This record gives sequence, C-alpha cells and structure tokens, in this order.
Amino acid sequence: MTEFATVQIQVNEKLYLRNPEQTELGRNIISSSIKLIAELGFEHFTFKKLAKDIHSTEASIYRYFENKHKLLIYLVSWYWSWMEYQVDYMTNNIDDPEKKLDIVIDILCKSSKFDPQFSHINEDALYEIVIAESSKAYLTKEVDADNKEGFFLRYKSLCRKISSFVEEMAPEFKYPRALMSTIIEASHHQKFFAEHLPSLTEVSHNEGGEADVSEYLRYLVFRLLQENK
Amino acid sequence: MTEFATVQIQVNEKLYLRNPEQTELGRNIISSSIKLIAELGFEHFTFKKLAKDIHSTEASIYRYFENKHKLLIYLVSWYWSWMEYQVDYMTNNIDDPEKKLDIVIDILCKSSKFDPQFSHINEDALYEIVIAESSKAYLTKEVDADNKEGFFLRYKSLCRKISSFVEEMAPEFKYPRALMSTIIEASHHQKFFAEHLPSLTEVSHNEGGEADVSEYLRYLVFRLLQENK
DNA sequence: ATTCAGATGATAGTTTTACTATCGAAAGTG
DNA sequence: CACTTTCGATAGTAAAACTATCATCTGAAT
Repeated sequence: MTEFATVQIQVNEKLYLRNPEQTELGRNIISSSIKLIAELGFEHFTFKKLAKDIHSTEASIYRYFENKHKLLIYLVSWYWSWMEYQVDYMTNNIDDPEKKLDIVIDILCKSSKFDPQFSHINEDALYEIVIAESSKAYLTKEVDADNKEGFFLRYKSLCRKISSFVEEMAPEFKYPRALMSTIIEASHHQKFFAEHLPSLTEVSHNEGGEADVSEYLRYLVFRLLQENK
Repeated sequence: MTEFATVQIQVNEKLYLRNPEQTELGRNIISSSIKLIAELGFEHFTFKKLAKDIHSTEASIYRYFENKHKLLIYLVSWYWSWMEYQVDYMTNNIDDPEKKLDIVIDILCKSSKFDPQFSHINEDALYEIVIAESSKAYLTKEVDADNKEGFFLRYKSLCRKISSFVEEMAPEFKYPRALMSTIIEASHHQKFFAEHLPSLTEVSHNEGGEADVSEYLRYLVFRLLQENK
C-alpha cells in the first residue's frame, strides 16, 4: 500500500464473495485470470487451471468468486471503471466537447498510453479480454437478473458520460447514447476483425498500429455530429 | 420436396458430418436446436436436451454435428446466406444504390416481412439467436482455424455485397466494409440493448417495433454517405 | 501465554457436460 | 434376398463445475 492518492476503481460488491483486492491470494487470482483468459480464451479457461497457475486450489478460488462468469464480469467492470477514470482525468479542465470526444476515442482505442499503476493488472492482456470476451458478459439469458443486481453499471456509467459530450457538442443529435454504445462496441469488433477477419473492414492490423481504428471512429463520429452543431 | 424452384441456402459442408437438410432427423435437429437455443441460450443448450426434445439420442445428433459450436456456426451461416438471398431478391432490378441500401437496412433489422418458405426453420427464433449468440460463433480462440476452413464465408460474402452498394453510392467513402460490418453488428446489439440495457441506447423496445433500430441505422449510414457522393 | 476467529490448503466427492464406442434392429436399395 | 446405411439403445470416459469437510496457520483479543 502506498500512501499516495491511489485511484479507486469501483466494481459492484455483489460480483465477488471476498474482495480480491484486499488479499495476496485475491490479487493473484486477478492477475493470473487475466493472463489465462487472454491466453486460452474464456471457454477454455477453468478454475482448475487458474488454481494450478497460482499454486492454490479450486476451493480457495471459489471463496472469492462464485463462478468464472462472475469473474469475467468483474474484470470487464474493472476495465470500464478504469476507462471512465481515464476519461475523467484526461478531459479534466477541457471545455471543448469536440476535443473531449477526440480524447475519448483515443482512450477507447488505446491509442493513448496512460500509466496503469496497478501492479497486479496486465492492462494489455485485459484489453485483449475486453475485445474478445466482454460481450459474453451480457449476452446471456441471465442479463436481466444480472442487470438488476447492477453488474453493468460501469458500462452504463461510461456510456452516459461520453454521450454527455455528444450532447454538448451537438444538442440536436438524436442518438447520443446509441452512437456511443455503437462506438464502444465497434472499437472492439473492428479491432477483432482487422486481426482475424480482415475482409470485414478496411481497418488494418499492424503491430501496435491502433491509429487505424481510431481514425475510422473519429471520421464516423465527427461526420455525424458536425452537421448537428 | 416440391417441384417449384426452391431457394438454395448454402452453408459450408465442413460444418456438418451429415447434411441435416437431407433427412427427417436432420431437419428435426435443426428446428429443435433453433427453438432450444433461442429459449435456453447457447450456454444452457446441450445435445442431451436436444436429443430429449426430438425423442432421439445424443449419439444420433453427434452423427450430424461434431459439437454444439459447429451447430451454432451452421445456424448463423444459414442465416447470413438467407439474408444475402433476400438482399439479392429485393434489390433485383433496382439501380439506385441509395434505394438498395435502404432495403438492406430494412432486411437487416427485419422491418420487412419476407416469406421464409422453410417449414422447419422458425425464422423469428433464428433471428433471436443471431442477435444474442452470433458473435460467439467467431469470438473464440479457434477463429483463425475456423476462418481457414471457410466457416465465415457467408458473413463475409454478405458484407462484401452490401458494401458494394456503399461504393456505388459514395465512391469516395473510405470505409465501406468497416461501415457495413459496423451496421450489421450494431443492428444486433442495439436491439439487444433496447430490450435489456435500455440506458445504452435511444432505440426503444416496442413489441414488433423494429422501426426504431432501422431509423437509427438509416440516419447513420445516409448522413455519412451523402457527403461523399 | 492462551484462546479464538478467519483464511487457506488438502482431499474427496457429486453432478453435468461433452464426447466415444459398440451393437442390434429397421428400412430402403440393387 | 443380401447389403448397406441409418438410427436407437446402452454404456462408458474425461473433464468441468461445483460442494463439503477437516487440518493448519496466523494474527488479534483477552
């Protein structure tokens, strides 16, 4: 624990049985699960493999998370919370909504490097998980029950925040929320397509070349909003 | 078998072990799996439940499909193939690319009623599956191998076709493929959000009221392309 | 120092899922 | 009528997804 003001990333308490941030084992679970899910994909990821990786047992992991789905929602929520913090931080003291949206797109596409300062969280691996697995967090039959529990508040909060920038920039525009959720989702699947199904997009996949996705999204957003100023 | 010219919906032969269209059991597998996946969600759907539903056995089902993931890809591919047929049919003899794109959006959002004429396929249930499960077909670690086998040709073919309309309408526009894949994906998740996470979109969820999603997508597409004529 | 609660590890066991293998009956084909 | 293909029936395996119990260790309260 440092004595510096640390960023507080908030996730819903109902997502875990014991707070993983507060113990060594908990932090090991988080950091190893990020590594393993990114590596194996969510379907092939199991608590048994996780236990083996951190030299612990399945039973111990079940004391932190009810099941791997809740763990996934936890990781994704953490990510949204972290994104929102970055948006707050980077748009602080900026008034021009156009500039703010520009920054948002950079953050979403990870074009900007922002020091994570979370030692046990591999941010790049977590981003990979968000791209390929995050939609599985809500694309289930339990979505309504999970939503009632507040599991998606972080996503909704981020979407609300960035759509408020849209409203500032283009008050007449009718679809700020829809556009921002479209942009968030598109930032993931366009990146996935670029890498795996390239004929579905003009966005190209260069190592570290995230500029492309953000260019596309920037074009899309500003074309749409400039008319509605 | 009728003697009328029947629509040929093509899916990759490697997706199945035995062609399900050619036997009674095969068609039962298809129609019941559509019903069950829509009802239970893909995660809770098993071959055991499917077998029970059609009064057959697991072993028999495994003679048609290697596993439930291939079955999902089969169903989704069938859907893309069917979409492309509808696009061909409905845009036939139409020259104006703007009009063609308008029709495409209607078809994607199912605003247009088009007689399926496939007795064993419940089109509405299949559409539900496409909305909530189709991205799971490619969001896996096996995506590159599956793509090499040609499992996603139907999606890519549809995307290629409708982006050619974009190119016709706005030859200067730089992202026809990306825009069309964005629109296809958005047509699903916006509908999902409208129903389950409504704060993520302005699109509203009225019974049968698909007009909303298509209105949003139409606005998006034509705003973007009208500048690039 | 002793006790006590909480956290973890070790072990074992259950149910369900995802398959694979074998066999025999039925049904259609040459 | 032989022959092949299809399907159902049954059984079995390996792994996944948990649940339960008990012993140990640690740190805090008394």
